[in-house]
Amino acid sequence: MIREQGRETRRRLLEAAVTLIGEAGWNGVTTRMVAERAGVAPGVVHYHYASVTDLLVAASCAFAERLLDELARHLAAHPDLDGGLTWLLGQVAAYDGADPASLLMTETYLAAQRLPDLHGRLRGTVVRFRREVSTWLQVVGREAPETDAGAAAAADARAVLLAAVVDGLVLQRGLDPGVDVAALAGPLRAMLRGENAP
Amino acid sequence: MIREQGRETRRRLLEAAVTLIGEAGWNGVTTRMVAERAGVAPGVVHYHYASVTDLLVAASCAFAERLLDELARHLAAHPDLDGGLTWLLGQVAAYDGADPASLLMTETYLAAQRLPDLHGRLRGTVVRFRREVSTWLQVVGREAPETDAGAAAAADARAVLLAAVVDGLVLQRGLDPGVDVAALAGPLRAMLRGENAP
Amino acid sequence: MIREQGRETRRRLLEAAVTLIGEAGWNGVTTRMVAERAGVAPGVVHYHYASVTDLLVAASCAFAERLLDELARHLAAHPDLDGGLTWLLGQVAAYDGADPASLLMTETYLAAQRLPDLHGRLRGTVVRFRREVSTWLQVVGREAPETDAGAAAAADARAVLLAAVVDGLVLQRGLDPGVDVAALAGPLRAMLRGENAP
Amino acid sequence: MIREQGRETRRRLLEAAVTLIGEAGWNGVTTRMVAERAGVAPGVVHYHYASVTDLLVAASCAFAERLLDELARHLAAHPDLDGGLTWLLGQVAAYDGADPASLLMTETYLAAQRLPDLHGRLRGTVVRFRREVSTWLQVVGREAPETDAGAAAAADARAVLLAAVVDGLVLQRGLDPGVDVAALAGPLRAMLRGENAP
DNA sequence: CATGAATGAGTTTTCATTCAT
DNA sequence: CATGAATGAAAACTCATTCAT
Repeated sequence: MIREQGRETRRRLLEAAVTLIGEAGWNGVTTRMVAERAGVAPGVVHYHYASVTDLLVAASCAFAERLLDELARHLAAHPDLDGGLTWLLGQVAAYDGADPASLLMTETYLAAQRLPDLHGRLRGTVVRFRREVSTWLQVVGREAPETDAGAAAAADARAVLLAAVVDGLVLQRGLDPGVDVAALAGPLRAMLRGENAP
Repeated sequence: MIREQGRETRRRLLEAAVTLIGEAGWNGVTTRMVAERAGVAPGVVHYHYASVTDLLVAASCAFAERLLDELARHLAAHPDLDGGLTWLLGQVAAYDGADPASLLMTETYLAAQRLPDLHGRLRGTVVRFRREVSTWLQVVGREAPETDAGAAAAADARAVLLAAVVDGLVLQRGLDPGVDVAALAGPLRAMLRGENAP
Repeated sequence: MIREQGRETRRRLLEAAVTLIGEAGWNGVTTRMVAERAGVAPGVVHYHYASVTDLLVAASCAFAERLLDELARHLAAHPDLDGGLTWLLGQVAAYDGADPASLLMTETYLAAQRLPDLHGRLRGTVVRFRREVSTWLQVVGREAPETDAGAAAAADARAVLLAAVVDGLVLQRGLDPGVDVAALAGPLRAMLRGENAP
Repeated sequence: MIREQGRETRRRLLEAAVTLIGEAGWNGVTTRMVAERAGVAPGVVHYHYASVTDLLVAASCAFAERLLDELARHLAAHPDLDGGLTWLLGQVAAYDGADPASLLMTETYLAAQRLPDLHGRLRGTVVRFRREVSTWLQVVGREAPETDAGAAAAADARAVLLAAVVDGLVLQRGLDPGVDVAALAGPLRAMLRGENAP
C-alpha cells in the first residue's frame, strides 16, 4: 500500500522533529536537519507538511500530550498522596532540565506564545492535565474536610501549583542540576495537603 | 565627550534587545531589528558588540539580574512570610505570562542551555536569588524550631520551590491567563512554613 | 470503455487549464492546481500530457480557436457593417479585461513569443480570423468602389485594425473598466467604411 | 559618497529588470538573473528591494511612464493629424511585437491584473496618455464642428481607440510580423477625423 | 488508467557580518 | 564613532517530473 508508506514517513518526520526541537531549539530546526534525521530527501518535509512550523507544531503537540497524559495517568494510579508525590519527584529527578524532553516542553510553551494554533492545542492538553491532577488530589486528600465546592477549588489551586512546580523545576535544574529534588518532598507534601486552607 | 555617546548608544542597544527578545523571541531578533528599534544604523550593532548573540547575552543577563535582585530585595524587606508572599503573588499576577518580561526570562533560560557563557552568568544570578530567598525564609520562619543546619537546608529547599513556582506560573499563565493567582496563597504558605518538615 | 474515461479526463484537464491560466497566469499554473481543479490525482497530468506546458498549449490553443472562430462566424452572419460592429462592441463590453477569457487570450499571445509551437498554432488561428473578417468587410462594404485587388488590400488592413482594436480594448479595459465601449462605434464605423481610402 | 553608490546600483537593477522582463517574461525573471545582469551579488537585489516583484513593479512602471510620456509628447508636437499619425505608425513599425519593449508593455498590463499597486500606477500612466492624446486630437481636429463638450467626448473615444490600436498592433505583430503598418494610415485617419460622428 | 509518494533542482528570501567611506 | 552598502551562505519553500504500486 502506497498510503502506508506515507504514514510511516510522517511518523519518522514527527520523531525527528521531537528530537531536534530538544537538541537545537524550536527555531534551530531546519528542513534539512529534519530530512536528514528522518532519512528522507529534503523535499519530503514540505510534501507532507505545509511548513516546518506545521511539522513542529504537530510533533510537539503530540509529544506534550503523550507526556502529560502519561504523567497524569501514573499519578492517578497512586492511592495516596505521598506515594504519588514521591513517584512524581522521581520522574522530575530523572530529567536534568537539559535533556531533549525538558527542553522540548519549555520550547513548546514559548512557541505557543507566537502560534495561536499551538497555543490552543497545548492549552487544552495542560488544562486537562491539571484537571486530572486536581481530581486525584481530591481523591487522595481525605484530610481536607471542606465542602465539595471548596474542596474542588482548593484542589484546583494545588494542581496549578504542582504543574507550575514541575515546569519551574525543569528550568531551575537546567541552570543548576545540583538542585536536590528529594529534599522538596516535605514542603510539597505540606502544600498539597488540605490542612492549611486559605 | 565621544565616550559618552558610545555609552548611550550601547544603552539604547541593550534596551532594544531586551524589548525585542520578548517580542520576537531569542532567535527572532535580527541585527536590523535592534538597530531600527535603537534608532541607529545596522552597522552600529557590530561596532559595539562582536555579534548579535553577544548583545543578547549582555542584555538578557543585565535584565535578569536587575529583575531577580529587585525581587529578592523587596521580598527581604518584608518582615513576615505572609506579607512577602502576598506581595510576591501580586507581582506574579501583574504578569500574564505573555508580556515581554516573562517571555524574556523563559527565552533566556532556554538560550542558556546552548550558550555556556550565558548559562554561567544566569546560573549565578539565579543561585544568588535563591540564596537570598532562603535567608529571608529563615528569618521570617520563626516557627521552624530546627537546628541551624537543618533549618538552612529546609529553607534552601523551599527557596528552590518558590523560584520554581514563580517560573512555572509564568509558563502556566502564558498558556491559561485565567489561573487565579490569589487562590494560591494558602497552599504556598503551607509549603513555606516549617511545620511540615520531612 | 476505458478509452472513454481517458478522453473525459483529458477534457477535464483542458477545462481546468483554461480556467487557471486566466486566474493565475500562464506561469502560475501548477501541476497540482490543475489536478485539484480537474478532480484528479497530480500524477494524471503527466500521464496524459508530456509536460504542463504541453497541456497549457493544447488548452489555450483550443480555447483561442473556439473563441475567434465563433467571433468570426457571428460577425459574418451580419449582413451589414453597422449591425456587425454593434454586435462586436457588445461582445467587447461583456468582457471587462479582467475576466478569465480576456486574460487567457493575452497570456496566450505572450506565451506564444516563447513557445514556437504555440506561436505557429495561434498565428494560424489569428490569421484565419483576420481573413474571415476581411472577407466580411468586403461583402458588407458596398460603398468602396475600388478594384478587387485594392478592395481586398484595404479590407485586410481594416481587418488587422479591427483585430488590434479588440485585443487592445481588452488591455485598456483591464486597466480602466470605465472605458465607454458604446462611444467607440462612430469612429470605428468611419474606420471600417471605405470612403477614406489612403 | 556611499549614498551615491546605492543609487547607481538601484539604477542598474532597474535597467536589468526592464531588459529581463522583455526577455524572460514577468514570471521568468529570477533574483539571480537580475543580479548577474546588473553585475552585483544576488543578495543586493533584496537589499534594495523588498522582493523581486517590488523591483519589477518599480522597473516596469518607470519604463511604461517614460515610454508613454515620450509618445504623447512627440505626438503633441505635431501640428496636424496626418503628420502625427504617420509618425506614430512609424514608431509602431519600429517594434515587431517580439522586442523587449513591446513584450514589457504587455507583460506589465497582465501583471497589473494581479498586483493592485502596479494596477493603480499603470492605470494612472495610461489614463494620462489617453488624456494627452485626446487633447491633441481636439487641437488638430479643426474639422469637427461639434460643441466643446461633444468634441471632448468624441476626442476621448478616439484617444481610447488609438491607444487600443497601438497596444493591439503590438500583439498582432508579435504573432504575425508581416502586418503592413503603413497600410493602416488611411482607415486610422478616417477613424480619427471628426466627420463621421455617431 | 490512475494514484500519490518521493525526488531534487530551482526559487525567493533572510541575515549576520564585513568594510569602505 | 557611525554609516549603509554589499556579501554570501543558508534558510524555507515550490514544483515539474518520475515511478512503484
